[in-house]
Amino acid sequence: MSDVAAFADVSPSTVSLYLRKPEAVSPQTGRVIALAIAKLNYVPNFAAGSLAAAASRAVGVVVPSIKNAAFAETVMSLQTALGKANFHVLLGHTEYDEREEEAVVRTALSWAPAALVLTGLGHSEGTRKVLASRRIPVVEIFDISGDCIDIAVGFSHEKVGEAMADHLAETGHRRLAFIGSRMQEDLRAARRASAFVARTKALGLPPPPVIGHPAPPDAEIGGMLMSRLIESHPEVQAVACSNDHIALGALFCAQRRGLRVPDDIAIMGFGGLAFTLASTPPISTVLPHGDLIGKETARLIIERHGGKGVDRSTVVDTHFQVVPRESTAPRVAASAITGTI
Amino acid sequence: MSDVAAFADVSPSTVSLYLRKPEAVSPQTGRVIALAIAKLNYVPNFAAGSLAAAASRAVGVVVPSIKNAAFAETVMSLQTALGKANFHVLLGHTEYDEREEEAVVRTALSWAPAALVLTGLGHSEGTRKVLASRRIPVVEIFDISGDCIDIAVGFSHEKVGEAMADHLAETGHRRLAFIGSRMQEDLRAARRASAFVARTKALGLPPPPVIGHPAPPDAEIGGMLMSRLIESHPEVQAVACSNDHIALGALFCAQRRGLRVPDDIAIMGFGGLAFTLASTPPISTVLPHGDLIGKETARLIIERHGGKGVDRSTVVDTHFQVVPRESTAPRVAASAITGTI
DNA sequence: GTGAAAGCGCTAACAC
DNA sequence: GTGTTAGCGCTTTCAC
Repeated sequence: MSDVAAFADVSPSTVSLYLRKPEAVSPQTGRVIALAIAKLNYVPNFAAGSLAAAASRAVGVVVPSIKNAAFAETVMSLQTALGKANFHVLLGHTEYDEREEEAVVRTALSWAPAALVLTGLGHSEGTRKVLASRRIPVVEIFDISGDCIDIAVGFSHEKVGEAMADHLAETGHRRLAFIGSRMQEDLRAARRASAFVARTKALGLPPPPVIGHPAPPDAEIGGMLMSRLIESHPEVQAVACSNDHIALGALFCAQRRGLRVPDDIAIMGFGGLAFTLASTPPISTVLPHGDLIGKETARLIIERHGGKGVDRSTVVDTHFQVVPRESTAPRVAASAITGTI
Repeated sequence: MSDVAAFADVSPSTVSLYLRKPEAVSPQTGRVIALAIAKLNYVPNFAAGSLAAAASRAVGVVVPSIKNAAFAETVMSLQTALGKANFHVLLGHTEYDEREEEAVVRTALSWAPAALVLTGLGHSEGTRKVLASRRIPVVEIFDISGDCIDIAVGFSHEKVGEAMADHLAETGHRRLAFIGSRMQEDLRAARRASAFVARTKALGLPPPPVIGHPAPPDAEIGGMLMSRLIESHPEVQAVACSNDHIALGALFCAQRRGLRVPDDIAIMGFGGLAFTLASTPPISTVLPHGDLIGKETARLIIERHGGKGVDRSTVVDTHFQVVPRESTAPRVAASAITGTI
């Protein structure tokens, strides 16, 4: 940087100022400095900057798994938006383990990050304590039902579960069920399931069976869960799935068994993945707006960084959208055909 | 750190030494320091460390898109392995744009990273130049056919294309085709397609049509491409797809049109995604071993960092695996039925 | 095996 | 609008 300053015949602090607030330097000085930077192929040293400023432009982003398409989408849109404001993403994953999360958070804090993005509202005591002792912005994403540390951006998984039950009931299904995987660790999926069960009962429908599996969600597990469901509860008319991969596997399983979807059994997913639109039949799903979560998170971090008044306990509800498709097409009521219920 | 030193009644440099090489400090001193660290809840400052050492433990990882499951898997396994050696992942994505990659690389270099991981062997002149002026390890992943900057870990996309043609030919298909998306940007997909065409011709089969689309690959695009293929080339017996999502869409499209897979048309994907095993019928695919790429990359970075002799121009072939499934089940030769060709 | 001292490249007051 | 100054918290020689 002093090389640049010497070349441009200004002081190092002017170069530093130009780099951080170009508008605070006179246009012509700015031009000379820009030229010197290009000429010397200057690459700044963020470590030195972070040390001097006691804060970096790194943002720690901690998700359970980036193999999960929803998180991948959010991380990507978050990164795009943060990148435009010259923030950088330091990535960590936890596999739904709070102890792992704590370790990742401690590591991230060592970089004196400008902000920390965590997934969900559940964290270990150690994580909370170490976060409380700093005053860096913390954004908790993908959940808003509960107490947040600082800022929360996401939606209510309870409402998703309820909306799924409502949708299946509205389309004329009475015997509902929920299948899902890894619900011991993925507590948000578990809460969607619980809310689904509660709402189904509240609607006066028979209590829906819930079948789970400990493995990470994929179409194979979905097929297995569907098989078990059909065998143990042949009366079921509609299945809500913990996510779209499970739903896809359920659809294939139904096909393999010669069951028509939705006539014999309706299927609904969660996640809004692209294949739900392309499948035969297209699968009804719930869009969580992962990209919006990323964008809003970036916006709040940038605003907070700019000193703008983003209050603590700010909660942004990004909502979700039920997307009805053919896999849950309205059922002709049995009474309409046979005259009985 | 000086607080820790004071508490442990040693000098700061001893604490520093303990943190970097615990074995270089006497066991009892080490124990006292460890106690002080725990007592004071000491969090190191990586910025200061990076500045003083003129190198950080951050590893810049640059992929086209983490929404792509193959890259997500690689980033995740890379991160897991690097994390165990106390390296941290600084993530960037390029959307297959070399100019974007150059910007991301420059940013990453500002962190004085311990290593840089780039995707593929194609980079802009600017990227090459700025990398050449440093001597940090550079690992190029997901491709090994071409000249690498430093270290390459991946597989040959040409061989994948050839293996796909071979597999379809061996299973008795004569009229082949290739469908794929975003092949203008995703040059590795384009090379799989080219090699597929070349090998098909070399096998004495009719030149296969190639149909592409500029959008990112997903099942919907796959269905569209399949539709266009069936309409323009009704004689086609087997389709190779640029990836599994395209193949899934193609399968659904075939179902919708009442075509039996594989009897009327065989389908083969690339990527080894979980749903290929669960679909009806299961889809033949090619496993790229993304997790292995991540692991090997981490291993090489750690070895190079430890001063072990990982030579420049080291190339690790992680290979790939053709997984034959029902969607390309052997075709009963027409001659066996009708006695003619 | 441990400590003293110098300085990494930058930022942020403050003075001009 | 620009320059001067004093560190930021660590690592790294080099003595001891």
